[in-house]
Amino acid sequence: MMELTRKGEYAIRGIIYLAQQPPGRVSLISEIAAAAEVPQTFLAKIFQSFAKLGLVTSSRGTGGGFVLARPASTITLREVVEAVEGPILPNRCLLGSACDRGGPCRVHAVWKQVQTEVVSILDAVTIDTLARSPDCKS
Amino acid sequence: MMELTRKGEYAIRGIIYLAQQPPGRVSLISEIAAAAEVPQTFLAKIFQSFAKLGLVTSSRGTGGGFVLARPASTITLREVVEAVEGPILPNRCLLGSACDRGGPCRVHAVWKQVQTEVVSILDAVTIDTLARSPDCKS
DNA sequence: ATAAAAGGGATCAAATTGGTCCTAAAGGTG
DNA sequence: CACCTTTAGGACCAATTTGATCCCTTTTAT
Repeated sequence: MMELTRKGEYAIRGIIYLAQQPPGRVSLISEIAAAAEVPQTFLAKIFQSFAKLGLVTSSRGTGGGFVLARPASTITLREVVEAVEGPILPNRCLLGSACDRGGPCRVHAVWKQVQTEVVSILDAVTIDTLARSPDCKS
Repeated sequence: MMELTRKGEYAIRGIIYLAQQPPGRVSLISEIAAAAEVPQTFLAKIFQSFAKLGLVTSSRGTGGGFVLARPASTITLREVVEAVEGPILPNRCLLGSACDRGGPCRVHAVWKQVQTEVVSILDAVTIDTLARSPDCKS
């Protein structure tokens, strides 16, 4: 339950790669895809979402590619995940103000708490932190 | 992201209904389904899972049906959700001890933290609590 | 025996996931 | 301008998961 999809996984790998490049360095989607070992066309879609949300800046044509739009230390894991997976939402009932049945509404507060906790954990992690952390060996 | 499925929602509604019955009272799946407003055949599958895991006791034939196998105060929301949705697992990489790539591994600790937090929240809520809480009006 | 119930397998449609492909648009370069 | 490079965006598609339904079997009380 609550599993991150490939899309989310790819998104994280891709943006971490960008964050590891020298500041201002433009990366091609083909380069990022190869480095992150992600299907290129799929990653292209993911980076389109990033660009729309202003996480990265894209430029076309020769010399074009992607750069982080903001310092990696100001981009949180939550932003990246939500960019491609949508909002952290443990239950649909968190959308409307009221639940339409008596039943699930009892659990409303619990889901709200889960949502708040997860958001807070993911917001506390920046892409910069992830990019600088060492590879896992164990 | 991280959404509970219908199955999980139905599971919660169904077992809350059981918990609201007088202790020892046997409920038919048809009765539970009607009360919880859940498709009966679907709910039957859900309660099969409950029975296998020992959350409820089932008996067949005339007078048969379902009863909670343990006091509602000892059944946690986590157990119910995991019974039908599988373990709380924000990322596949939490299964193996090591991640097979360098990339996602950096995030490993974060997902572990999410898992721990969510499990702890859901474990703190019992079906008894949910069954006794008032309907939501707002 | 028979009726009443859950158990369990097979099946199925719809939605979501995980992609691919193609054309268009934008930006450099000779 | 013509041409190449690179992202943008839409259409499309296969595999998987979700959300069920159906049917037959097994168990149990009467």
